[in-house]
Amino acid sequence: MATGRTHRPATRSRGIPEATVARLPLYLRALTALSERSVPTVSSEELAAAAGVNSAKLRKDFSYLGSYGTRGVGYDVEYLVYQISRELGLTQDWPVVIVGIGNLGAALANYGGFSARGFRVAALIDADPAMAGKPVAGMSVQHTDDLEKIIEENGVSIGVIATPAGAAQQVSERLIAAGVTSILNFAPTVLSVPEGVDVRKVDLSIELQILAFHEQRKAGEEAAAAAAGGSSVGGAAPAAAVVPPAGRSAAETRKGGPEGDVPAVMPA
Amino acid sequence: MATGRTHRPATRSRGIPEATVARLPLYLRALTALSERSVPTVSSEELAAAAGVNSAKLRKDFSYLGSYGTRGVGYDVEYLVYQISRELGLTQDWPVVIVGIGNLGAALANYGGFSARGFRVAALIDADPAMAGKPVAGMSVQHTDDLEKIIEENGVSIGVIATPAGAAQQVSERLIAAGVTSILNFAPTVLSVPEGVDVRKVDLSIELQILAFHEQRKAGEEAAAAAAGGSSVGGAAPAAAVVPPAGRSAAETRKGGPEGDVPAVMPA
DNA sequence: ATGCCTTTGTGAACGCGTGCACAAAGATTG
DNA sequence: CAATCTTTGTGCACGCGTTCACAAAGGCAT
Repeated sequence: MATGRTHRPATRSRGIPEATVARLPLYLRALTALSERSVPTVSSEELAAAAGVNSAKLRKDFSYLGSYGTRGVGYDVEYLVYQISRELGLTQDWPVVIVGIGNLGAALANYGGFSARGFRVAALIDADPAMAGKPVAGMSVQHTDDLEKIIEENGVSIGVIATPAGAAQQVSERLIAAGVTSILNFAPTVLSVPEGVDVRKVDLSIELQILAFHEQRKAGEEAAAAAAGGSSVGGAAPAAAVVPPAGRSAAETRKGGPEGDVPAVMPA
Repeated sequence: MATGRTHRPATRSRGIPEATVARLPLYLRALTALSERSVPTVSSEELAAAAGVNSAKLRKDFSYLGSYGTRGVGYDVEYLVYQISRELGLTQDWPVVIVGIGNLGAALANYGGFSARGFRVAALIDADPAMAGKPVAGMSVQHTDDLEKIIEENGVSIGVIATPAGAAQQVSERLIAAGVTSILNFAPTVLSVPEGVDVRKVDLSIELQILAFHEQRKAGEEAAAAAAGGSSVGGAAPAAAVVPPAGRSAAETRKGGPEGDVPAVMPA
């Protein structure tokens, strides 16, 4: 999953826990699939299975929205789709801008799921003058100079940043100054934003590193279990050889490399 | 952030909490930046600011790895870079395969941050015969038929799925059967995998929906505050008009659309 | 060598999220 | 109309994660 929100840590919005909000899109997707198959009702058990969560958790989540179920029957699919859509604010149109039209930015621009969810790509913006005017995903890329104008004229409140890390903070500041209050950040940097602005971060590199950690642990446990049948279950004796603690300079290895300077994908 | 892990819910690995593991890459990035600037030591306060977290949290996180700091001074940057890299398993080479070379898959293949972190793209795989042999990011795309062979020959244990949702489950099963034990899933589906396999999910659509929720709440509060100076602070009276509860069919609106059938980006 | 000052490492309290288990509610059947 | 059966909604307990606050530890200046 894309990771972590910044700001508004414990501020339960209208009493709906953040963890629940994060699951609503999951339920919505499962419900939409059911709706397409014209299934009239679902039990919490079925829906929970489809969404990959615990049924008790699902019921508790729905209880925050109100009591939309019928005991002995389940939930009305259509009604629930509407209620969750409304709760998530998907019944209205959300114009978004994508800043940084590199590999990733272009890929995002082509994302079909945008319009299906009430999100409309209002503009594609890039700092490279050579990109300006170029067609991407059926739109013409615009230059960063016009960023403020674009935001204001389209009433954009959600911005997507897919620029290199070095540009992200500045871009976010311009977006926010122009009126944007929610940012989806693909650049591998920590954005510092004023209170009241929501930032969500998506970072491929971090996800892979987390997987690598678990992978290493699994390999270590396996090796330990295979070697000694004993009781030493800890993370001792990893399978692969590790570089000695002092015989290596991180600066040497990484200096000047692509280190953290690009988002999850190389921009142009 | 990319969202949520599946499986191994409470299984603290070697005593390191999952939440801590998720932050280690963040620290590592900040430390690497310091290393490049040849900064010898950092205090928890400084590093925490750079990583965007609480300093107490950072110290506690590091305490799980052992005591690598010096009281009164701080942490040795180089040493800490090494320790975290080792803990995350980045001192070894991790071959990965990317399955589904559409817009997103291609963008991922071009991601420079892979190699910088010890991840090596071993192969690009697509089900479309027309894609086979085509060069993407300097590699030749291979056909799904050879998936098992590729996995085994390269000793791949981490797979990235960037296929349409419909293909994701089947792809994951083939990957797992061939030996993959960690999956990064960009397809908007819940993967069901056997125990011992780690799955992390990245879903652009979900991130945007979460932002929309907060955006709507902010707009509602603002409107409520502006209208009545009273005490009705709840989510009453959202700014935009909402469609009436019964006068709308979700199936009608979404039927046959790009609904959840593609990952965060349209594959070819 | 001694005292001061900085910063770590952690004990303890608190709050959120999760999951169990069950009573209440409603449908359904005879 | 009554009995039964299904499924919701939730009270409760538990565990993880976060944060505060402070004692211990080490460097540094005198």
